Amino acid sequence: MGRPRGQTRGRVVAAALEALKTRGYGGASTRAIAALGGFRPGLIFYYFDSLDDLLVAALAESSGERLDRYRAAVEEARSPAELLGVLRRIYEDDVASGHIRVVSELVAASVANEKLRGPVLELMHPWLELAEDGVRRATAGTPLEQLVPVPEAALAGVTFYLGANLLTHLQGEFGDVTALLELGSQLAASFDA
Amino acid sequence: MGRPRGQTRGRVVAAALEALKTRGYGGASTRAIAALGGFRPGLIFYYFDSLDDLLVAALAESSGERLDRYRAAVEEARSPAELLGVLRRIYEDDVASGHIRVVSELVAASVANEKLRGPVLELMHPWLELAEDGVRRATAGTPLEQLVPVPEAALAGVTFYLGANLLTHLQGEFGDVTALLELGSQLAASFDA
Amino acid sequence: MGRPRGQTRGRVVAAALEALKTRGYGGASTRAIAALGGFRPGLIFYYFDSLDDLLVAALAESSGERLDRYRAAVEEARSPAELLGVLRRIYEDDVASGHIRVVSELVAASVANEKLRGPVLELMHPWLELAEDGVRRATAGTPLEQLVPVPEAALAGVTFYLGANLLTHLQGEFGDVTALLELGSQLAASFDA
Amino acid sequence: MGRPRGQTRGRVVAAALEALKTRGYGGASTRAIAALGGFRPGLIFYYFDSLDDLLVAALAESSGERLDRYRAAVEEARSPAELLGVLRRIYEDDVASGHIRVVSELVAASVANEKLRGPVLELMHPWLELAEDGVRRATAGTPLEQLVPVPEAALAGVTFYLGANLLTHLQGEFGDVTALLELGSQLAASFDA
DNA sequence: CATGAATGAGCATTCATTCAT
DNA sequence: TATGAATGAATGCTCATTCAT
Repeated sequence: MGRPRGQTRGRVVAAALEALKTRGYGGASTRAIAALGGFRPGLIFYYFDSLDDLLVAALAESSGERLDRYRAAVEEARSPAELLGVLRRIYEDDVASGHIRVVSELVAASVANEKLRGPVLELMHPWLELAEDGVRRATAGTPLEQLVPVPEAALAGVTFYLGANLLTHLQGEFGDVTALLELGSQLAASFDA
Repeated sequence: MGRPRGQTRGRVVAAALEALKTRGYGGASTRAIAALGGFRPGLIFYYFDSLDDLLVAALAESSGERLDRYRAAVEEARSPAELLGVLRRIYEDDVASGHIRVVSELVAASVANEKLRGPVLELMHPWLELAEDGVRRATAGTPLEQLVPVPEAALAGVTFYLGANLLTHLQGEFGDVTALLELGSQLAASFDA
Repeated sequence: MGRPRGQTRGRVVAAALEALKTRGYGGASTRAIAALGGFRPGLIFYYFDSLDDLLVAALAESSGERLDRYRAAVEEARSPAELLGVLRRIYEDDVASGHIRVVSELVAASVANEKLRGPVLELMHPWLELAEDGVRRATAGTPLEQLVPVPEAALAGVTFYLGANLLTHLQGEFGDVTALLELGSQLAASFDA
Repeated sequence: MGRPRGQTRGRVVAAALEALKTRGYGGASTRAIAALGGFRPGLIFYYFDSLDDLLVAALAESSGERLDRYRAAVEEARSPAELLGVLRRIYEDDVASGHIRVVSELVAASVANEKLRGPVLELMHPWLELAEDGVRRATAGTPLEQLVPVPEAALAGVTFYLGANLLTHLQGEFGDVTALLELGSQLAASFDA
């Protein structure tokens, strides 16, 4: 309808992201997304071959934007304590923005949905690399450099982050993941000394 | 029809467990469960008010049985290294038996499905207690006793375990969670000394 | 709802047959069939795995019933002229009952729809056998017995019948297939003499 | 944009023909045609009022071109045997070029689709005339001239041809239509003598 | 002349659930 | 206790068509 080129595609992705955040993977149906975005379900298939394709595109966008933002922060971490501090801020950001749910939902969904598995896995790659970079910087020049193998430590961090994502939604009495990260940060600081 | 009381209910729960293990939450439909168990979908609603109720019951059974089995192992852990070793064996067991998928799937599903949230949360409680017990025993009489607060350490363990559950299904290049736990165990042992 | 066993399945097949007759393959949608039969579309999938399965079942029923009826007639044909007469009566019957459209539609549809191809082909088999039987009887003890190879003549008959089926629906100025068969019958009679 | 007049329309028709040949009537959707032709679906509606209009135009083109080509051949047939030989070559040509499918598909589709009926019927007219011409020439000056009424014989030929078109796609064990025509040709030759 | 965007109606299929028997 | 039948709502997706540009 004469709307600027490519802008509508963005509206579709945005609506999908919104649906993922507020209704989860199971609730991100074509009709729900369309209702949120103010267009008809058919439009989704004008831009994407399948609903899953759109959902992955939404995760990719969310992921890419955050990755850029967080990389700068990670590059400044000079000790394990600082790195854990960064991780805590990332986590808080993700909770506040709702992006954490997008990740949780799609990672969880890709367990059951084979078609999602590949793309979701691929989107996790840069995060693992960022984690490795963070570990490398944080341990550089410290005795930990010899003790802790970088890839494993990074994987441990990502694993923990994924678990935290899930717990965040269940919450209840399971206290605060933030508190956990804060504690870790303090512990690390005391080890430094 | 003269079948011993409660035996059929057990068959239904067993079929649901099997469906969760092999097809995930999304694939555990009434039809799928009924087909696996050799009965008609309607039977499910004779014993349970809803499909989710049955699924939670299946998780409960799986959870309870494993809890009993693992408690004995945890009670023998006398150091962080030993505790991590126990955690590794638990993890390996759960992967082999498929129970890990049941947990992953239902925890993930309960993110989106509010009705699942309460019951699933409740089923995690005893695990957290077990984790706390483990931490308490493993740090008793060591300098860690002062440094590490029990509830937080236990929560960290459970969080990590949940993340590991998810990663297990995505795997791909994301290495081996087992190797991660093994490494942790070795690190802890070197700290002991 | 307590309706006698198997009766409802029959209602579904009957509705599908009716839809095929009055709306053709393209119009025999689940909704159209359900509306004709007075049930909900979902019921179709209680009895059949797919819509095509139902449609093939409908053709099979229609085909089987007519086959039985026509076999007796064919067995009495003692000359080519009589055989063509039988063919004419079969054709008239099929046009009147609407079965001719069911055949045309599904044969035509199976050109484009691979899944239909196998089953439809299989349903044509007994017809070819019936045709061969007819040719054998009609030429037995006549000079034609040496001239006309049975399988080819039978195939020619079936081929012609399929073409006639199509033309019947287009009709228009293309005269009457019945007249054609009548003419053939007379020609054959004059050859006899 | 400076493209010669009418050339694009030709591209659209050609793409439709291609779609009919390779995907059949059911697969000749606007999207499929547009993809084959390298243009957007909307373009179809610049040149044609509806998809069916385009499809009929494609059949008309295919039909007209072949009609011209075949007329010369028919005019040389001087006996029933020769006429059947010509029919066999026509059939082989149509199978090889894929035109046979275009005819089959649209004739079959016009059974269900009323809007197609008229135009498709009209396109069959010249073929019937050609058939009548062939019969007239082939029987001229032979005893058959008295026995066989031209219009009926021509209609029989067209009817058989349509049936053969359908069978060609189902094939399977249903032998070779070509062999059938060959046999007819030989039989006719023996009658000549 | 041709496009990109958008629609609205339709499609087959799956689902949890109900209920008379 | 267990079944077979049936429902109603939802699902992802495809379609021909329209139209401003």
